[in-house]
Amino acid sequence: MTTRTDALDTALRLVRAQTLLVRRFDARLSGLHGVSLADFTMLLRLGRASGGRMRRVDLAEALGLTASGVTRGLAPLERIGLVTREPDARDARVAYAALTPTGRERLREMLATAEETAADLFTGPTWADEDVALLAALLTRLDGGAVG
Amino acid sequence: MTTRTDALDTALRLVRAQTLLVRRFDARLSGLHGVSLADFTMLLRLGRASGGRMRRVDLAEALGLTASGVTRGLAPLERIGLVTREPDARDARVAYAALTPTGRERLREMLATAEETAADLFTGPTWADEDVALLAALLTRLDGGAVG
DNA sequence: GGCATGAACTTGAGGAGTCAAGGATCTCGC
DNA sequence: GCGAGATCCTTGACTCCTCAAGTTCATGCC
Repeated sequence: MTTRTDALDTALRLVRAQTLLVRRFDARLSGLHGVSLADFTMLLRLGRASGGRMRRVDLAEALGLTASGVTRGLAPLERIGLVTREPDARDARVAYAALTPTGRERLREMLATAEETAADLFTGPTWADEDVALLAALLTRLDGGAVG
Repeated sequence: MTTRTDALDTALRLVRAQTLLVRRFDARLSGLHGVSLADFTMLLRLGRASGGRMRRVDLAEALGLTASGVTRGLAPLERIGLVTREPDARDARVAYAALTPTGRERLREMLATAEETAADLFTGPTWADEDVALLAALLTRLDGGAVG
């Protein structure tokens, strides 16, 4: 017998879990690589995109951010040389964000840290492999079917 | 065959789901009651606490925030008269945050909106009641066993 | 009683992301 | 081929929350 109250509690639990999770990732990533989880996620999306580049609008959609959030988040990554700005030959409005060679390399190192952190999160007697997959599946229903 | 990559993807999905979820709650709550989800969550915790009051430190823990985050978040709620500050008779360091009668009343209205929003979130052909309960259970393992 | 340690809270500075507005540029219908 | 409307992106002003430092109070040890 699930009620509206349970739905609300589930939503609030999700918010709390995210807060804690972000803190853990931030601590590790900033300690070892000087980037935040948000930074890393941006780089990861670019790394997974074909050609290592994406339009800012698509990046925003993939990250669940605003276009303006992407502009602001990308700026420091451009400053430190992990990302560059590339124009589109056919449409002068769009500015691609592209990984630099350095960016790609640094991303590889960050990825190892991030995967380790994620693995730690789901470690323990209560977590089975299927549970992680199940959680992912449930969350996918909420986040509008973002690509992996 | 779950891998480190799946764990990371699950974590990132959680972050994205939260972003989207918070936006929905904020839109409804601020439209109808002029508060954010963060505001509402604070009030809700107070409302559920015995006596309608809590030490700021405990509130921080319950919300997954910093003590300083609680100070900052409570300030506007005090200004608009939903919460008051109460001293502790035995320990002059602690300042309770307590719901005012107005706060309690407004909370009741907000709760209806929030529950409705949460119910909408988990509505659709893909969501069964058990799924919501399952998600809640999985999240609880992540958020350090926060109380309901 | 006096002091070291630590807990509860606040505050200044700053990071991250939002919204609303504005500047280019593209596209489509005519 | 031109004007209307949409799309892509940036910017200013603001909110929310963090960290680090500081204040005030409590407690235990000698």
